[in-house]
Order: sequence, then structure tokens, then C-alpha cells
Amino acid sequence: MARPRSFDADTALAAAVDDFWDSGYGATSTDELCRSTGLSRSSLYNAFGSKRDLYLQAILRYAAEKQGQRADLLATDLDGRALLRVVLTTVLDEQWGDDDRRTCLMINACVEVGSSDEEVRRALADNADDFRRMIADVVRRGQLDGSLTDRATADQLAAVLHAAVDGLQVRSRIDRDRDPVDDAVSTLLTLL
Amino acid sequence: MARPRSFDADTALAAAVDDFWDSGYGATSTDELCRSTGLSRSSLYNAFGSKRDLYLQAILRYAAEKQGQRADLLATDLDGRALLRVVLTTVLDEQWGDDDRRTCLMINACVEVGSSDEEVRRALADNADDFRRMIADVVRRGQLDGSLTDRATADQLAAVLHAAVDGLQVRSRIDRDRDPVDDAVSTLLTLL
DNA sequence: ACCAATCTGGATCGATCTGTCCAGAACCCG
DNA sequence: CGGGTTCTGGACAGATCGATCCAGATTGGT
Repeated sequence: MARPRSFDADTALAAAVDDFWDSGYGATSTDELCRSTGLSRSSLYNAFGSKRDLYLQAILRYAAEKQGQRADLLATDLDGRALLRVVLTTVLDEQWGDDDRRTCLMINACVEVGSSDEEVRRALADNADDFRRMIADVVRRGQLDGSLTDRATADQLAAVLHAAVDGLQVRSRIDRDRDPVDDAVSTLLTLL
Repeated sequence: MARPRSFDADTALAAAVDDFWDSGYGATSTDELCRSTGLSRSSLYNAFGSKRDLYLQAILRYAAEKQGQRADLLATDLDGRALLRVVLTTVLDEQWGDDDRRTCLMINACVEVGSSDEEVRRALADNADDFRRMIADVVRRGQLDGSLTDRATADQLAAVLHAAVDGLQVRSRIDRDRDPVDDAVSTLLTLL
């Protein structure tokens, strides 16, 4: 047909994810996106449409990757309580392992764009639902094996756990010491 | 001495708070700040220094106002559990009453600037500490009057509650229906 | 080998950004 | 009432923004 692309679109998208994750949507310039992806402006716009379209695709890619990681975690044979602790600490490990202690890109997007872009909002809501479903699966496992409370349904507990881990990520942005965050996870688990 | 100011600095600062709250630091232009405050560029820069300085002052003003509101809540004579529910729902009422369902300016600032500005970071951390202290006071009241669990210390429970309410605010940015958020508050209270 | 189609580099556009600067207006004090 | 000081409006500077456009390079199909 014609001249083929000299770059891999998904590799470029991965670089864009990192940019948006670092700086958010507004503060990431198209120049920076060209630099990090290695594409010229023409190629960038030709491949992804606009900065906003690229942002949406970056969010979808990030969400898909997260969903895969969650499936991996569920494949272990830990009891419910132990697995729940792994789930919570894994999220925080990722954040504290990063120099800038970035919050999950989804949280950043919730705060920055919120409901102002319906497609983005839907992507964020879908991802949040997936994450809560995964947490609910873990809680259900714990309720069945007796390691977690059944004073509330798995879905109800998952909503609380999801909120708590998101809030702890926000806190981790400004805390210097991780101990209080880990303590909060332990306290939360003692309540379950 | 000389010509006096033709505007009230705190009124202007209040307008700036609203701008930054609406759009964050980066997406709020100095033109918009001039428009909402009614000041010319000269007056704005003369009074507040720079956009970044104005942002810091806006955050400090917002934090001071929040701290006053918290003191008011503590002055009621509800039992600990009832007061805790009021505290949590008050935060969410404020958000859901807003058309854009803005998250607390402090959360926005945590996500957007994080630790990249040490003065801002300190202001955010101080405010978070204040809020947690207030929650701990409420929990302590509930532990003394027997309406709340003492399976963990008040400080430990406050850390969990603070994280949860922050996470629920993030969720509220993209949820269309408030019920799941209220349900999460109820579930959280059943665990205490 | 040549045509048609796509991709790419880079210049460029118009808008917008933060911050500065200066001339003149407004005021207090003596 | 006048002098010295501060405030104010608006023009301006210099940089950067997202997006477009076009000429030329590169390819597959015939």
C-alpha cells in the first residue's frame, strides 16, 4: 500500500502514559510527548489524533495493564486476609518505589479532569469498578476461608477498602515517612 | 503616607482560592485571577508577589478556614459515633453540593504539586495533621462514651478514616450516583 | 521501474502564558 | 495646597502552547 510506520505505536503510547503520569494532562506539552516518544509532531498527530485523544488512549492502556496485574495477583493461593494485605501493600509499594511517589494515574485523572470529559470519566469509572470487583473477590475468599469478617458484604467492604487505599496514596504524596501509611493498612486489617 | 489600596486583599484572596479550587494551579491563568479578583495585573503582582506565592497564600487561607469549621463541629454535644458520621457526611455534602463536585483543594494540591514545592507540601501536611487530630478527638469521644470501638487507638482509627474520606472524595469526582458513597460511609461505621 | 499512497521533518500560525514596566492617577501628611 | 509615595491600568516582552501544513522521503503493488 504505502510507506509503513517507522515506530511502534504501543511503545510510543507507553511513553505517553509515563509523561501524563508524571505531569498530568495539562502540564504535559506536545513537545515533551514528541521528545519522549521520539516521534515528530506530524507522526504524533497522525497516529493519535490530538493531545486529548492521546490522553484517553494512554488512560485506556494504563487501565488495561493494571487489570492484567490484578488477575495475576488473584492467581495466588494465599488466604483472603493475606492476599488482601498483599493487594494493599502492592499498590503502596509501587508508589513509594517511585522517586516522585506518583499517585495512580487514575486518581490523578479523577482529580484533574473528573467528569469534564465523558469518555475519560467512563474509562476511569470502569477501571474503578474493575478494581473494586477484584478487591471484592479477595474479600469473598477471606469470608469463605474465615480469615475476614462477614459483618458486611464483600462488595461493601471492597468499597471501603478501595477508598482507603486511594486516600493513602494521596497522603503518600506529601508524607516523608511511610510508617504511618503502613500502620493505617494494619489498622484497617484489624477491623476486618 | 500614600495612596491606599482600592481593594480588600482577603476578598481577592478568597476569589483566588475559588479559581485554584476550580482549575488547579497550572490551569488557572493570571488573566483569570485578574478577572475573578477584579484586580489589574499590577495590583495582583504587587499584592501577592507571583502566581506561585498567591497559590501558597490561597492554600493557607483555605486551610485556616477549614480548621475553623472543624472547631465548630467539635463544639456540638453529639456522641462520638453520631458526630463521626456528621464529620464524614459533611465533607461529602460539601462536595456533592457543588456542581463540579470539586474535591477538597488540599487533595487537588497533593495530587498536582505533591512534594515539588516544600512550602506547599508543609502546608498540606499540616492541614492533614489537623484534620486527623480532629477526627481522633471525635473517635476518642466515641471510645469514652462507648459508641465506638477501641480495637485500635483513636489516632490509628483516625488515619484510616482520613484516608477513607479522601478516597471517597476522589471517587465522587467520577460517580454519578451518591448512594454508593453513602453506603461506604455506613459500612465504615459498622466496622467501628 | 514507476505510480499511488502514506509517513516524516520542520517551519509556521495564532493564541495564550507569566511577568515586567512605565506613565499617570490617587492619596496622606505636613 | 503641594510634595512624596504608593497604587493602578494597560501595553509590552519573551516564551510556550496545541495544531496545521507542505514538501520530500519511503514504501508496496503492478
